[in-house]
Amino acid sequence: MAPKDQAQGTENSGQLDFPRPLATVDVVIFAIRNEGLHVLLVQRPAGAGEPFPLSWALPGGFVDVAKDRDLEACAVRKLKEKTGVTSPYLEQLGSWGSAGRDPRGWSATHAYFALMPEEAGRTALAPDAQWFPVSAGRIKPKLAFDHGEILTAAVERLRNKVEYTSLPAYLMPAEFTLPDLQRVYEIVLDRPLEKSAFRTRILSADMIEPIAKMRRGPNRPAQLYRLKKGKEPVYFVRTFNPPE
Amino acid sequence: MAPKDQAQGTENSGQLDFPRPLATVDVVIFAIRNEGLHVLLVQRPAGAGEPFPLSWALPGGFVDVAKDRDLEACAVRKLKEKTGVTSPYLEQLGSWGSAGRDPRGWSATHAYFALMPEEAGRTALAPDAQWFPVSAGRIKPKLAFDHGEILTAAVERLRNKVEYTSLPAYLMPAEFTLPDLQRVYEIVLDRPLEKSAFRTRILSADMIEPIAKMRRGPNRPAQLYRLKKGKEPVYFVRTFNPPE
DNA sequence: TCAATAGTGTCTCTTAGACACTATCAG
DNA sequence: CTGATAGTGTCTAAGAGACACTATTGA
Repeated sequence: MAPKDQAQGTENSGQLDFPRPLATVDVVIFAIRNEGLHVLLVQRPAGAGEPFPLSWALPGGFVDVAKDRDLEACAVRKLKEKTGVTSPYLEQLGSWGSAGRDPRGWSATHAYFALMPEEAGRTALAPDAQWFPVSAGRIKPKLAFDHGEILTAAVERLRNKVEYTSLPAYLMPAEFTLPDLQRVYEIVLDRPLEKSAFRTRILSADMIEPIAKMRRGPNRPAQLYRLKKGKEPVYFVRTFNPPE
Repeated sequence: MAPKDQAQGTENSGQLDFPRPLATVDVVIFAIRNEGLHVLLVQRPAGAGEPFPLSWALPGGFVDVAKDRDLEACAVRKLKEKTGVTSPYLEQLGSWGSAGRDPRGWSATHAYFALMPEEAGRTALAPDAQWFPVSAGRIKPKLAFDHGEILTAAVERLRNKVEYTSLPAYLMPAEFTLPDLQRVYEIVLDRPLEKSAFRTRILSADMIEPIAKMRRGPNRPAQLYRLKKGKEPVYFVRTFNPPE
């Protein structure tokens, strides 16, 4: 039986006994690990009837209408289950739904993407979870379902937004220097940025504040900063000018 | 019964007999009509068991797992049913899902937003559909479900993107002048733009081309343009500088 | 002629890019 | 001292804002 259109019904379209798609939530979790962008994946179980057994996939799962108040709560729950942390940054990425993406039937997933510092992803990682480096917007193993496509979209979104926002701040540890932050921008954008322009932009954005400590090393010490409390991301009115 | 997590299952998580949320698609359809931003709404039916009877709502309805190949196809179908046209521009806006947004149960909607020229929205409008002016990002009647919130998000997204993209081109008729286009930018942004900078930006974006015709009136004729074939939206590297 | 709108040119200001320069540490 | 990295200053180029100026029509 096909669903009635919500607004057509002269008949009783309050009837709800038609097939419903499966509803899932998946989270693309990013962190910087040894100078590279990484994403957290989980290995699919091997049980009978399981689609894509032992393939790597984005952390996620079915919406639980009893446990989850709303979609974001569901995403937070998945994140917490896999990493033990609630990410400092979580944004909706989009939804993917079609007849064929899951062999178990018509399904739609609500995808989120999360940013966290490396330190956060180390403590309580689930046993089936593992960090994978992202190179050229892709991952080495072929992912389950359409998760490769979702990951590509997430990387693209992240790259785009890094051009004109302060998102990389959420990938930083609690205390960091300006050169640290610039390195993270450069890792995500995969191109060098000009130091002077970078510093001017970041410092005039009023997003970080210096703390009374320096990072000392074999050379000139660097001022340490932390994120300001009001932690909404900052939007710049220009992008970093693209090369060529 | 609660759904098993996709990736936890040592037991058989291939079991699918747990409650599923309702899945719908809603479309926010924008057009410019007499110098103002308008959105297309449909009136909800009055039948027994219908939520929000006779309230105005975004056009949309349940995903039909038999008819709809994927979410976008479902959105295109809704759009066609209500306007008779397939919009020149359709973009996913996001998804809203929670236990309480629909009195019939846990539901999630996949929201899209569409842009079309005024002319398109005149021919085959559904009898229950009507254009409403958007003022200050809101609509006069209180909308059904959480559609007011979705509409607000759509207007905000549109305003943001108009600052740095060529999206308003999709609100224009087939032939238009540069002052026409500027007026549409100004309507959406709700502030005047500077003529000279506007023309420079649009003309250097290589998105429109002059045709061999002028718009004649009681004053100096204006060059008519049309959208170039390759109709992807253009992204500028700067926003129009915000006031103050 | 004038009113009205289309379209151009000229100046200033902001900010990115390039790049040289100074500053401060360990050894 | 040297090497290394942090941080600043100076010049140029691009594009926006402001605004004056010219251009082309109908009446």
